[in-house]
Amino acid sequence: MDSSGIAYLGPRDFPTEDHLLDYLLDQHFDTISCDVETVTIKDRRLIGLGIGLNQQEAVYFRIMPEPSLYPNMTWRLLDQAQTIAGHNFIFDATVLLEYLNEFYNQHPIGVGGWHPTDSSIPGRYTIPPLLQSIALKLADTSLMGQMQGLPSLELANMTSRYVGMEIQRISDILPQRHTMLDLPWGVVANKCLYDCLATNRLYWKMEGPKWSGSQSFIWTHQENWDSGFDPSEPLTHWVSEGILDCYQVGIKLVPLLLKMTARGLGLYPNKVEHWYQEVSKKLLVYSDICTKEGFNPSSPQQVGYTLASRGNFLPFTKSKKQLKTDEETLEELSDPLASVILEHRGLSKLKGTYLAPYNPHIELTKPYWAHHRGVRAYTHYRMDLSTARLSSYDRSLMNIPDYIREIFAPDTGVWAWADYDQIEMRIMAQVSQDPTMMAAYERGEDIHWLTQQRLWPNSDRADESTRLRSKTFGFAMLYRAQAHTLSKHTKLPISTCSEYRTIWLATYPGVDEWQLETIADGWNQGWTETMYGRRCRLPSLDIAKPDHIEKCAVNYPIQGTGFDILARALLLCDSLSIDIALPVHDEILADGIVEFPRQLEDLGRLRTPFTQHRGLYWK
DNA sequence: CACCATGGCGCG
DNA sequence: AAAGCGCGCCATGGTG
Repeated sequence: MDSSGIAYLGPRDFPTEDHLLDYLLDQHFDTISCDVETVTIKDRRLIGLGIGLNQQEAVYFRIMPEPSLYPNMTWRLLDQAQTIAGHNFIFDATVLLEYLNEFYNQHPIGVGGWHPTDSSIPGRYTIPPLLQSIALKLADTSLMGQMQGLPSLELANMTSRYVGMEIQRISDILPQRHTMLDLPWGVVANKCLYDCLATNRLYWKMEGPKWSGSQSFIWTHQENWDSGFDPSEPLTHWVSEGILDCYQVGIKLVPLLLKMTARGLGLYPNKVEHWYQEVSKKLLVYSDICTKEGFNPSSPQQVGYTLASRGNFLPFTKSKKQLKTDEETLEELSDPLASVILEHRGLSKLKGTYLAPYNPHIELTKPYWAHHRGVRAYTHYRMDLSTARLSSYDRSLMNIPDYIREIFAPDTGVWAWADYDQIEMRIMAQVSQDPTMMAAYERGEDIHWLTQQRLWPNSDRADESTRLRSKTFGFAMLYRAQAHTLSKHTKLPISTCSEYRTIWLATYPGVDEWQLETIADGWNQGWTETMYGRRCRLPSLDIAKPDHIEKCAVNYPIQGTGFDILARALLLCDSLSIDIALPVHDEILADGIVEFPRQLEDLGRLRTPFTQHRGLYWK
């Protein structure tokens, strides 16, 4: 059925296309799976969409180069289903969001009366009703795997292990330096069809329907001796109530993440322009100096060579391929050229990373710079693989320097934001049940002052540098830093740090004990748990060193719990119609004169106080 | 030209 | 020899 752009995989024979369409129209497909194909992973233009009707049958609808003759059938199938299973559907949903936005922009009267610019408050966007309804009946096999801490989340690996089915990977069908558009559409369709079947089968294998309930359960799989059999993985998987709860939170997050992607952040165009001009002007001074010296300050290689030939001592980098020229090293040098280079670095980072993408007068160098430049800043969200924390990509908005945040403009005229106060230390107190730390937080005492008194008994509370060192100690010890690292951060001798490290661990013996136990758990299980009972997979020995794995073992429960709390906070805010513009790990930025609810402090087992701010500018 | 590794640095 | 975790993104420099 080449010309019509529709493909079927399954046991049935349809003499003509009309028979297939009749079949699709007549039958009810209750639990379907869905997968999109894009040009490449990076170029997320939609080229086709597959639907797994059940565990044996799937259909594919082409979008590019020519759309199929039956686009409405695609939406109909999605609409009539009760459950839609995806595999890492945040990605697919993002693709669909962009596709639908584009589609509606070209068709002034959108399907269902919806249009992206159709909103009473400027900048207050909603996601297309189609995506909204998909989100309400979404299941996600990748998220299931992540919450359980399964060893691999890749669709091909999971299907091979758990349902004994081998499917193609993109690299199997796509030669290097090619895109899906270079392949005959039938090849793409075929891959998509099998992916859909795989997702559907995985959903059932993992007891899909039980994931929307609250009763714990087990699912099992058989050894796949032909491939994918991992003797270290148990054949029985217990899904606890905690895992279920976290999974459901993850699913509910999907439409919210889409909404944030669709809304973006407003910009003050004149501020962007002004900053850009100022920074460019200053930059010129420094690059002139470097040009006269005959090197490019943006090249670490040239910087290293130039500084070394001027008689400076520079250590090698970790790989020993170049000389080390990072900030820490250059600060130690007395050569004035070193400060010139540092100034240049700071300014060019600012210009290239944080200003150029938002300045409409600058030539596009990255495709994702294109969206409404100078008017709004857009980004996309995903969950990180180890701890599930959110990350923002395609112009990340989660790493904007403090001092430049004034370029972002609230649509309502005022930003409101809430910061959790020392959330990771509080989580540490809770998971470790360390009596000293818990008592300090319960009484509302200052934990850094407590540390300071133990490490520097005669110090003054008002002494900022000692206080900063106490903070640094607490922060670094969250991850069981070695004396060497502590020394680097506090600029104290290693021997002193080693001594203080011992005192710190003795002050908080519960933390010491918990960290040792957690490391042991990590080795035994291959994962460690957040406060909510969610598992975080640890890196395996073939890709990470033992030491690193142990650091991860104590780090993930804390970072992961931080995400668990933030995710619930976001959902609570959203349910109260707070217009969330951007989450940043322990902070929520909202648009409008918002009063953040105090319930946000009681989402974990220990109170997590927050402070809130408002203003014309963020920060 | 597309793609990758490297060094460096922004955020939490 | 290596000595705190997670992430994204920039420019350079090298490859096929």
